[in-house]
Amino acid sequence: MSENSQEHPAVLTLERFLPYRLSILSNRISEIIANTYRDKFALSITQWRIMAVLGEYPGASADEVSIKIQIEKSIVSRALQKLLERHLVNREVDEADRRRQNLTLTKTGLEIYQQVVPVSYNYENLLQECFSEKERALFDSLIDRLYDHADTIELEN
Amino acid sequence: MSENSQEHPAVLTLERFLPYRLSILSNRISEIIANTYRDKFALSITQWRIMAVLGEYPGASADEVSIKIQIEKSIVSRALQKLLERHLVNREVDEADRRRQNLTLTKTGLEIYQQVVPVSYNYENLLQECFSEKERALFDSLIDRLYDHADTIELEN
DNA sequence: CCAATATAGTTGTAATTGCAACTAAATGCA
DNA sequence: TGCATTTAGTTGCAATTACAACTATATTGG
Repeated sequence: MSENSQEHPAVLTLERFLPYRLSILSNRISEIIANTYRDKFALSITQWRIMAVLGEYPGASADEVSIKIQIEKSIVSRALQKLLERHLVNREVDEADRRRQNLTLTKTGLEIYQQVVPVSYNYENLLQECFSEKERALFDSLIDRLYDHADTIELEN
Repeated sequence: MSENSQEHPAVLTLERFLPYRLSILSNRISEIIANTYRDKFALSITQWRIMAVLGEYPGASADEVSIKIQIEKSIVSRALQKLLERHLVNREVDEADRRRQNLTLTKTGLEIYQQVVPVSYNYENLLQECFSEKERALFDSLIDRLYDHADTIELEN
């Protein structure tokens, strides 16, 4: 019996390594749609995600948006500045808590939002063409499970 | 029958949108292991990926590494500078093609590599604990399929 | 052979990011 | 009350990134 009964070889096959594969996949998928957002609507992914949250949750605060899309609040703050400059988003101080500013899409913002939404769904559908209905649901649930599980992991190698 | 028989509502549910979900998942998974690489080995993800390629393919060029890990060659160039400074990587001009520089891990680089590899595999195993054997294989193949399919998509909404 | 083109790699620079420090308002509690 | 702590949001700054321009070498086609 080998002294060295390690489970894995001493070489890492990057292209079979799950974190790497997910990263590459996600980058590719984001890049395609980011180009469309940029070219057609002059929006960055971050800007679009902010708008998407406001489409779902009108009146959200910058902090709530930041937590929702898991992007640093300073980055959200600066992306927001550009959306405000373009008058796609409106903000007003919450009178009940004057630290807080409630954000909503403006009329123009909402118009753009309503143009982007079908483009996004269309892209998602195109992507999922390579899956059957069952596979879509399965992939979805595996992603959810992995996501929740990753939260519980503490590395102390 | 409704006039408005659109497939999708005019609202995008971000947290159910596949590209977004993959992005969030990948970020979370990368972040956990990036912290370990940083804390224990003072390596960025990019630096580690370069080393991982050199562990698999000793003698690769910067360009080959860049293509392999899908990171801009200028970024690879600068990450490489730091690895060279730390003497984790060695490079020498290819005499057959003097534009090209062959990269290898140094003795120290290889030592670090051999420490990182089991940490990485351990993390991957921990991650996949939430899946059965079958699910792992399935998830893997769905990722592959989606990845290949995404390549063929051209958006012109 | 040589001019045009292509390839490997580096560098300049502007934009973006990440982190911490900061301001202002709100809350908790002695 | 009033002082310490928390929370929302912005800003300063160093590090990182993206893109293009650049150098040096190699290849190609007349």
